[in-house]
Amino acid sequence: MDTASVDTVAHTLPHRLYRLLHDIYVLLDAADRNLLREFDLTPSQYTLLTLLEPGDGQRLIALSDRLLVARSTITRLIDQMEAAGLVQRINDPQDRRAQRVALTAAGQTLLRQAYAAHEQSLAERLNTLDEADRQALLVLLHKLRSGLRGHLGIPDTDL
Amino acid sequence: MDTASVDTVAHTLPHRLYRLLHDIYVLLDAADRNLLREFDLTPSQYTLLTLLEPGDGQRLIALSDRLLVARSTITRLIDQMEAAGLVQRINDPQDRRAQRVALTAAGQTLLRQAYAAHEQSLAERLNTLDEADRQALLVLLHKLRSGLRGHLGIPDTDL
DNA sequence: CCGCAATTGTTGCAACCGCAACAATCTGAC
DNA sequence: GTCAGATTGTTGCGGTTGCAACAATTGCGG
Repeated sequence: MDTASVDTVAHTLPHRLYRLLHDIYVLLDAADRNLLREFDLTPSQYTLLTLLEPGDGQRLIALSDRLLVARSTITRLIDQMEAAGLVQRINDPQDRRAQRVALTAAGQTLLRQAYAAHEQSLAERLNTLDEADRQALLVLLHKLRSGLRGHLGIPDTDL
Repeated sequence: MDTASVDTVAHTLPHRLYRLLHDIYVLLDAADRNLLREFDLTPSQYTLLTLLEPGDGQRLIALSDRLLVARSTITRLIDQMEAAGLVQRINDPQDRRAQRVALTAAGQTLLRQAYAAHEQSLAERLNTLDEADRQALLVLLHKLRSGLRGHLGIPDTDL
């Protein structure tokens, strides 16, 4: 059954890995978008939320560095979520240019709910992999991310 | 060194896999965007190109199904690339609603060049993984993609 | 045949995002 | 202390994409 069709273009191993990673991202994202709609969150907003905490907050620039998106994108995402009451901006006492973003109580609540739903959905979607597979995949992906970050000169935080 | 900081939120294995896949996609995409700019291609256009061939072409809807993007997105991508002379639309003789998209000679040439450059860059970026790692990753990702497609009721083509 | 639902592709619209320009503030060299 | 350059965040702009509405065509049930 593996010999069903012969590609006219024989793809190399790196390209096949690339395409798989691409496809998987798209598949995950499509399902997430659906799931998160129930919580009035886009995947971007959700990803951002999972990086925030109630305490004294994080700088916008730290978030844009972490997610590799433009600073303006973070500004607008925070604008939306602040308007929705999920996060709050706090002026940084040490640096009057900077602002710190923290979860509000409502933000914590919503994140907890969305996270739980996402977690359950994710566990289901990953159920084609058994525990050993998941562990092995975790190790390999971790190695890959570190390498990719190295190539771009990005510090390899574990978060 | 692994005990550097303790997360206030302990993430589960599925979520850590999810975040890794997300990060890796973003890292790959950022570098690709840079690389492909040299060929006047966006990552979307490049991905679409790699699915096309010179022959009698593919239906637009097959492409949108394959990439999980809206039909309108394919329409516009093809518009651009047709204007650039990389692809051509061919009326389907069997179905007057449908159109088929095929690579032009110029499209083939550009794709070959971009593919070679992408391939080399990719091989470099993946060099933190040795051959055994890459093979193992290929198998795991393949399994994962099949599973994800199954969950969404999408036929699991190997392309 | 007829007609109605489904399919294929396009267009308008709104949301999203990266890039460049900008204002406010900080840092460091002198 | 002061000034030039770097840093932080915001805004305007253009390009991209998903969604809904639409026209043209097909195909199926009667």
